[in-house]
Amino acid sequence: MSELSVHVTGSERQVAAGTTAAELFADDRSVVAARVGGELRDLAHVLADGDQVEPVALDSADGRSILRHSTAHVMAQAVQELHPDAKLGIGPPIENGFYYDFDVTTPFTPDDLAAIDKKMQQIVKEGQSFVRREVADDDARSELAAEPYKLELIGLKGGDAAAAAEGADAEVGGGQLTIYDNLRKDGSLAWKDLCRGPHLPSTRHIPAFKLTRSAAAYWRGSEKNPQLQRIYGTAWETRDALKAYQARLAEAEKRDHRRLGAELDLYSFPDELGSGLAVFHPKGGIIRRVMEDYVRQRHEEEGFLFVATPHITKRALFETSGHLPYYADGMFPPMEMEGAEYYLKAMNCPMHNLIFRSRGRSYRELPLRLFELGAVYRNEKSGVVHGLTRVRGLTMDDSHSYVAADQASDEIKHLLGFLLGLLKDFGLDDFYLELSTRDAASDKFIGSDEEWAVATKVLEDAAKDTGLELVPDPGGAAYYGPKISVQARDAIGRTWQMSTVQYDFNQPARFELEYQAADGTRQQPVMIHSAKFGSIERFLGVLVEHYAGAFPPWLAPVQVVGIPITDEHVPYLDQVAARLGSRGIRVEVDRSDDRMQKKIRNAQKQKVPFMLIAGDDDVAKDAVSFRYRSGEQKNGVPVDEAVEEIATAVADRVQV
RNA sequence: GCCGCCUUAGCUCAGUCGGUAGAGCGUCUCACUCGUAAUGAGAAGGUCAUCGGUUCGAUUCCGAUAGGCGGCUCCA
Repeated sequence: MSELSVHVTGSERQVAAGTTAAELFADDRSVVAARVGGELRDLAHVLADGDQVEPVALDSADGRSILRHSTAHVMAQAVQELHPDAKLGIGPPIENGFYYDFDVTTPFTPDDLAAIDKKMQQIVKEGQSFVRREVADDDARSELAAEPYKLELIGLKGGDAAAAAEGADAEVGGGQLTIYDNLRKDGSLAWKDLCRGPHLPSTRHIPAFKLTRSAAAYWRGSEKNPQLQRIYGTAWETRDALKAYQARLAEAEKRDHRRLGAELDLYSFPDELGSGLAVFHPKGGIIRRVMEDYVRQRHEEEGFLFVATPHITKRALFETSGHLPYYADGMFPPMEMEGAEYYLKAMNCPMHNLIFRSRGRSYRELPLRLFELGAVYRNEKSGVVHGLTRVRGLTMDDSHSYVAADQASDEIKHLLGFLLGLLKDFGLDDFYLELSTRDAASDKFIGSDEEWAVATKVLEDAAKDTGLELVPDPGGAAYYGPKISVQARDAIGRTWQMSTVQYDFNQPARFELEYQAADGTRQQPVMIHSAKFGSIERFLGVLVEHYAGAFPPWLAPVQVVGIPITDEHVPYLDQVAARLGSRGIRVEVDRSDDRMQKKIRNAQKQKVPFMLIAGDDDVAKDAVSFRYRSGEQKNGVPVDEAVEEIATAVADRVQV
């Protein structure tokens, strides 16, 4: 038998011809697939001379992805056994799990999911093997004649399958079609699916999975297409990993800013106001005010001029700006008055343009930076409104820098530095940038190819300058120009779009903005839109989740609670509170008739950063006893020192 | 906007196979004065989301509407 040589994770090995990856890694049970020449392959893959081979362990990113994909197949098999009429959509792995879409006459109920889950357990136990088989297109068509959606995918093959449907790539890939057969122990066919693979060797290699929910999803992601029923599930390399994932979900639920907003008495969403309209209670109002004070001060330091504009305007303004043709659907419908139509503003920029245009401008004034905390209203579709992160009434910390074209690059770099520093002050320090560009094929963007190219290049260079990861977002631009958005990761790894910087050459033209240049000519400025928080509401919501409600002292609505051991110590704590108050500290003394243990519990539940406890011992020494949120305590601290410690923590914006 | 699910006291939730309701927390009152996460007793509090239908009778069954939740689509 001839030998061939393969490179296994760098080192060379001689193996017999016909050796499979499975045989190569037979002594390591954690290996479920192989990467051969950079491509993921089944373990059954037969190696060729000179192959570079690496093992893929179940608990690696690739391994989990394969596990989830295989689990999706098991689910689809279970669904078709229980619901023979179900037609298959697509079933790719996703972050933390997988889904599979089905065309069924009636949506799945929770009972259906339980039954499917049970059937899946049987299939896993049965140990069906996944076997890859190459098929010609025509053969695939006849084999899958009963699966109209699969036939459609075959038709897309070679075209732009990946763009045609998220996940469709997993089914058909680029060239050779393959079908995976699920074979029972006796070799009989249990099920099959058009699939690119790779898969686990057998269903027995699925250690832990759980179906999580069902929901409708549009076929190939377009609302013009029929809705299929999607079942989501999760799968993990061990039962413990599954449990850890479920614990993470529970943790995320505890941090939900909608729940914490009620528990901490920060804000609410009264039905009377309408969907997506929040009211801020006194404690939420304090956080808002601190944020607003901060952002105003920072803009002042950065040379912004403060302006104010009304909430409504006649229709003509948004016709001039170009918003109406593109975004009328996203705006509240107009109100009629005195024969004119008035719109609630959905953005501030057109009004700032009017300020720029209110008199002649000189190049000496540039960059001219206008700033406003502007309330805007957007007609978000009913199904997308979500807590504070997607609302219909919001406040933007909106600024517009009017610059000469050759100043744009510096201004954008400056803005990026400014806003990253701002985010860091709020404790967000894990970011990446997204560069949203236009889709040249779409008619949703205005301006020439050349203008877009220039604007995109300026933004891209500035973004690269930050050294942060830059992710492309084709087609995500505003109609008037490309944008950079900052995506921040919160404490539990979720990402949120926060700040944006947009380059706009269109509105200056539409508003006929101009300034007189040094040579006496009239020139058109470029405007740079930027929002640092984005929306105060969303930013606040994200902060609540990031900190799980335990704000750093400078943001905490109540920074200190004084807790007397008995009622007699209240006057003493009142004095301590007065001293803190004179330093600008937000302090309350708990004079309720609860026992002190209960007061500690209450302050703890309200996530107050500092508890100052005082009894006879403390009074005697002109001291207080600290209790921190961690439960840590520090007794007999002289009042002067305590005041200093608290004031310093607030001033330094540290978390405690 | 689309699909599914949900809506009982301020909050979290029981419950009624159709005969108009209950707990814990919170609130209020009284007693207790206590050293690091829940003192005890008592009281108040609900047209069971809204509107309509079926029924002798609807919080319960049916329909519509509103709001919420989970996805999808969208997000200037």
